[in-house]
Amino acid sequence: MREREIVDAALRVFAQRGYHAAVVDEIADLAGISKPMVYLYLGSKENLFVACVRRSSQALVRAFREAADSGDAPELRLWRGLSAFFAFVAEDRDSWVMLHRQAPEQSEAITAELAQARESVMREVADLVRRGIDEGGADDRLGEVDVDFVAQALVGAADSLTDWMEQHPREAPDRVALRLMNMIWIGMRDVLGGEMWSPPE
Amino acid sequence: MREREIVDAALRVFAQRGYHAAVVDEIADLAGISKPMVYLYLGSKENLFVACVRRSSQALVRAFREAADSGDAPELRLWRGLSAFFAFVAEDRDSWVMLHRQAPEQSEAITAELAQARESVMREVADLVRRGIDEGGADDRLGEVDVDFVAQALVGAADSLTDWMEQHPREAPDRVALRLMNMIWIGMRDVLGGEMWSPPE
DNA sequence: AAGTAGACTTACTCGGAAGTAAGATTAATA
DNA sequence: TATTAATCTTACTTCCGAGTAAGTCTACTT
Repeated sequence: MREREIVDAALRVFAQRGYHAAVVDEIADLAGISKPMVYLYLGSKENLFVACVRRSSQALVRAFREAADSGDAPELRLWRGLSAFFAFVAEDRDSWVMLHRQAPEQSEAITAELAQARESVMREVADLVRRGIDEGGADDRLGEVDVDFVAQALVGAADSLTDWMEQHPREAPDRVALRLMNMIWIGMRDVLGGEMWSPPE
Repeated sequence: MREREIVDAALRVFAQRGYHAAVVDEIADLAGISKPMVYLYLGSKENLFVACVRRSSQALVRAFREAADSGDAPELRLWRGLSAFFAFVAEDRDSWVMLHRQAPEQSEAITAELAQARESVMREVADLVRRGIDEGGADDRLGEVDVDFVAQALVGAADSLTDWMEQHPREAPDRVALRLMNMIWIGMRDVLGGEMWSPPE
């Protein structure tokens, strides 16, 4: 299907050059057609970009969700989800760049699409964190605010670790996820257990 | 000083609109002068942008470093550094947007400047993490690779938590830093102590 | 008063890229 | 072989914004 081919090409060019530096002619060339065809199928550059973001975002969320979707313990599901995330980034770097390394400066539509992509991932993670806490049998010490905090930190850490992964290509995605789990989950569990760090007076 | 005023104005406009959408005329207007003056003082739009990034970056690194610079225990220094970081972001949001929310798609010079800014912060953090580990008296279980990993995750988490902070304006910067310390530091300490999470076989 | 230097502005040029009008090519029918 | 419809391209137009040439204003010197 033509539209798919165009989006494929656009994804590569956008990821490499960024929205502004990307030139529609180049996308058309890469797709093996001429510029007006791009406009015929996708309408505008902005719309083309949104189509790319949407596809990449759905692919990522789907990968995470499928990996994390089982009847097992939340922490195991979270680990699987994170592994899938790192695997996705390693394999389809263009999609990741698309979602991560784009200035949210752009138009309304683009900003909204990117925000929604992040929101989707965040919801998945927050959900698992919440279940993990509930299951831990803790006395509800942590509320929704704390769940959001942990989820936000976790997602941010994962984002950033994609850079680390690039510098350590020998490390398999699920090993990276394991490292992260050890950093976050144990700390969270112990905090739930009442352990705390605080600055000395 | 004229140059300073121009950079002030540019920072606001760049932060609000992003590099491409920012128009030099608007910057000039905001600075209360005309466009050619901007070019007289700063040479080019790109150079102007770099000047903004550099200033913001230096301010941030300085804030972190000064806060973290004491003879105390590494974890305390880290906490202070993180507190300063969150305070900086809360107070000078434009600078933060400048450093964080810009597409690295731009020109060589801009990309380099942004990378260097991040690199500076990362070095500071990694340094404290390393000291913290050494001091923990652990049997060198963790090498340089792990230090980098922790630093990368920590910086990423902090980056991302700036969003969380925006949604919870009542939470003071040092409280946010404390939350983060509890998530990360305790986990790290326990992992050093041999505790580990691993997926069941 | 006349000259001159520095600070500043108006009013352009010029290039680059999004978007499009009009025509060409191909393939399928009759 | 002529017709027509779908697909695609060439060759524009148009606009926007970075960068600049040339001139103006102010203040100070002589």
